[in-house]
Amino acid sequence: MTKNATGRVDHEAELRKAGIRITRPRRIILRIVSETDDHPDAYEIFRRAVQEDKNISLSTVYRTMKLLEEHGTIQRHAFAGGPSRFEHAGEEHHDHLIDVETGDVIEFRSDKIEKLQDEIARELGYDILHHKLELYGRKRRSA
Amino acid sequence: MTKNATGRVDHEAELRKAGIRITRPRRIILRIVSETDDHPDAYEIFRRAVQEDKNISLSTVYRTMKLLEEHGTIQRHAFAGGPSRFEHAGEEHHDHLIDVETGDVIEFRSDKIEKLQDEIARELGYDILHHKLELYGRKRRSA
DNA sequence: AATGCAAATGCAAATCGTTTGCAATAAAAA
DNA sequence: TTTTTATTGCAAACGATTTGCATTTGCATT
Repeated sequence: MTKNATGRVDHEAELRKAGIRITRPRRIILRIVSETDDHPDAYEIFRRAVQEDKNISLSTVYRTMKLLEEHGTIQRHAFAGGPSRFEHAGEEHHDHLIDVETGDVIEFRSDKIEKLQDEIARELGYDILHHKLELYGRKRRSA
Repeated sequence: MTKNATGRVDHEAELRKAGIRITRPRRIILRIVSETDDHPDAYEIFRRAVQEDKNISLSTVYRTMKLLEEHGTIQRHAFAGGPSRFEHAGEEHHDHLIDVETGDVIEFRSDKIEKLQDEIARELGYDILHHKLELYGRKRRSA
C-alpha cells in the first residue's frame, strides 16, 4: 500500500494508480474524509468542503463518495431513517451502536461476537465475506 | 396474546384493544403482511393490496406500515440504497444471512449473540431498543 | 510552455422513496 | 340514525440522491 511522507496511506497515489484523475474537489474531499474520525453524511462533507473552496458542488461530493466507495477508500453506512454516512475505511473492523435520540454513532468491537458469527455461518454452510451489526439504543439513565 | 379461531395471532383484536380503528385498507394490508413470508417494500404491498381494493392508496400503505411498526406487528428493514422492506414480526427475533451470489435471505437466531449484544450495550451505558445483524456470505463449496 | 481531448465539474432539473395538508369519507360511539 | 372523530385518497411537498448538459480542468502529448 502506497504511503506518503507522513507515513499515512496516500490515497491520491492509490487512485492515480487506478487511472483516476486527482482534481481539486477530490483532493479536498479526500482530505476531509481521511482526517475526520466521525461519520459525516454527504451534506456535512459538502459543508466542510465549501469552506475550502466556495464552488464545490454537492453533486461532486456525491459522485466522489461513490467513487471512493468503489475503490474501498471509504465505507458507506445506511443507518435506518437518515442519509448515508461515510467513514474512512482501512483501520480494523468494528461495529456500531447508534444513539436513537441524538444520532451519535459509537464504535465498538467484540471478538466474541465476531467469532460467533463465523461459527453460525459455518453451520449454515456459508463463508462470511463481511457483515454489519448495528445496535440501536438509548442512553441508560443512571438509577 | 389474543388468538383467533385458527390459532394465529389476531392482529385486528390486538390493534382494536389499543384503540385503533380497523378499517378496510388496514384489514387488507394486515392480511397481506401476515400471510407473506418474504420481505416486500411499501410499493409491493401497495401493488398486492390494489388487487383486492382498487382504490387503496400508497399513502395509506405507508401510514399503516408506520402504525404496525409502532405496535410491533411488523419490523422494518432499511437496506442501503433501496426502500424499506417489511417483515411480519413473528414471535421470535431473528437475524439475516444474505447470500451475496443469489440474493437469498436466510434467517437465523443465536441466543449467545443476542446476549452478547446486551452485554456490550450495557458496558457502553446504553439500553438496546433493537438491532440489525446482517451476515453477507457465499455458500461454501464442499471440498 | 502550449495544445488536445476525455474526464470531471457545477448547475438545474429529474428521480426516488416517503410524508403531509386538506377536504371527503367511514368507523365506532351515542 | 345521527354524531364525533379517525382515517382515507389525492396531490403537492419533501429530503436524499442522481442525471443531462454545457463548460472547465487535469494531464498526456507535442
